[in-house]
Amino acid sequence: MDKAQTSDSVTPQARAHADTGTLGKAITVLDIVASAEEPMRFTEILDRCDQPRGTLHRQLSNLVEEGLLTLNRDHSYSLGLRLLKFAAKAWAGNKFRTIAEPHLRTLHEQTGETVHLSVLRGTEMIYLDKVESRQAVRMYSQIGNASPVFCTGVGKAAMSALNDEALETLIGQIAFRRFTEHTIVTAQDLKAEIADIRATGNAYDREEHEIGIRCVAAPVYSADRSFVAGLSVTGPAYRVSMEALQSWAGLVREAANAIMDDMAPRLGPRT
Amino acid sequence: MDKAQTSDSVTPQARAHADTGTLGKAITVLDIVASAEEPMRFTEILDRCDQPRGTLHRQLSNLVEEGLLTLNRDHSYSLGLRLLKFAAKAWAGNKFRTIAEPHLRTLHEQTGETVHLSVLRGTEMIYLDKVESRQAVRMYSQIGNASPVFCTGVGKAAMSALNDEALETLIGQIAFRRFTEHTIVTAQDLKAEIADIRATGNAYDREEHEIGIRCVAAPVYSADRSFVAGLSVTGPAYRVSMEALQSWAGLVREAANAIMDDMAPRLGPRT
DNA sequence: AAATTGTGTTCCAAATAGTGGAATTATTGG
DNA sequence: CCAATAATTCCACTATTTGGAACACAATTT
Repeated sequence: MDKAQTSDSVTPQARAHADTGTLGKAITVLDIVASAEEPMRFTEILDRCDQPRGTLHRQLSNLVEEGLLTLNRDHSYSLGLRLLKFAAKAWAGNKFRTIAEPHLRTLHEQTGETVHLSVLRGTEMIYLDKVESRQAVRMYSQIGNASPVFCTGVGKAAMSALNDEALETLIGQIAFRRFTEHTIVTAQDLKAEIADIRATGNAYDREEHEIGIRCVAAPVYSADRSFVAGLSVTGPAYRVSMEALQSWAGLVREAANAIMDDMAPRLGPRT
Repeated sequence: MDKAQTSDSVTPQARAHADTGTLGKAITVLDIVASAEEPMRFTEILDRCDQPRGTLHRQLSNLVEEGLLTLNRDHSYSLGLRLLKFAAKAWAGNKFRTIAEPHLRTLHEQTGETVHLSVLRGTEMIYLDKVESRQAVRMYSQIGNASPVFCTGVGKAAMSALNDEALETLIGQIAFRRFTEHTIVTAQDLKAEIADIRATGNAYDREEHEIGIRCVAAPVYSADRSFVAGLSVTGPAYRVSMEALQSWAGLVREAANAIMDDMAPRLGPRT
């Protein structure tokens, strides 16, 4: 069941991590709890991390004490509310998001469809912001959510901004998985696709992640590619044809470029 | 803008914390960075935590490595995006919020005004959820934000659910601060107010936190008070009179009770 | 251009905090 | 109620963190 959300594309080789010592171990534990859909009990966690009982118990206690985890009355552990507070600050204080926001609005006004901003982290794209006319339901439930790089418009756009070496490494880490009949599931196809995106400056999601959902995207990145993100316009297939998306491609690129220009003093000039 | 959020009531006294060892120190550093509005530079952080240069440097490096902090190109540190991912999971997986959600909707339909759900953490109330008709702007910018216990409806409602000892302790930790001319700024007045709330089951915010904003609230809590929250209906003073709020008081209490009943199997029966 | 100051980064012996096996105490369920 | 399982505590051992001081690097100033 935990598989479904894949999120992690779970550390292929358990924590290739550089040495982050005690903190790293604690965060690994946090991650284990985060990766489950339901609250986990002590032994479940114990099974998934190779640490002795005593050690794990102390780590959990510390995490609970710090508010990063919550110990429920049935002895199960869930993520703690302190994380919400940290995240709210991280989001509100994020300069990239702040700078990008007005451009998202403009793009939304121009197209009338939902605009997304996501940033690359590992093999995932993290939703940073979203503008849509009708927020039918719980929009904020999206912020912070992760989706795979290889089958989203923002993800493919982001990859197109990487240099060959970084791209190669990233693709090597991807755990491909078929979401729909259109999902790209081989490294080879993905590379071909990215070559196209580099040539045109736009990535498309042709119902690759979810049937009925399409998007056009463009990359947003810093000069040294230490920061790579994607901007997209998304819509339901019944309302948004591929032609419509193509007609917006230029607008998306322009918005992405405008964001990069605004960011220049902070991230260094584009290209 | 994000004005009102003010969050802080910044750590009144540096860490009374029980011993959480290395993790605790790392989180303290995170907290320092989180408490600043702008990204902080190394020496700024150094000034605010009593740790030697070398130690702090390693801690920061570890936090960056783990994605909990971001090191900007100008050597300033901001909160990392990994926090967003954790928080999204924490929010989505939060059983209390999930259970409460339908009741918030009901309450919103009954009153037509904004409904808030916040949970007590230390001397702050953390926004967990919100339902409003017109989400004029950036509603999710609120989720996770913290506001003071002593001058919000949800905060006072939550306090009314604490036993005398816990209440006394909490009040002792509050750093009172005047937000408006109506803000309660003494422990004595606050205690009197809470006695009223206990008697009636409802707390009111009479423009105590922000001029022009009023609310009615009721407490939501577990039997052992290990979990204490507040539910409120909030509206602008020009549209919502105190009489209107009073007429909703019963509805708010009912909704709060309904949430507690739904939670019973998980948190233990109410009272 | 050389010197100065203010930052950020690295090193390593000493001290401290984390480790992990085994014993103890709760919880669950038959 | 007792057996079985899960959670928690304990403590001698050791790996990790510590923190002072030395090293780099920029941006100023002389």
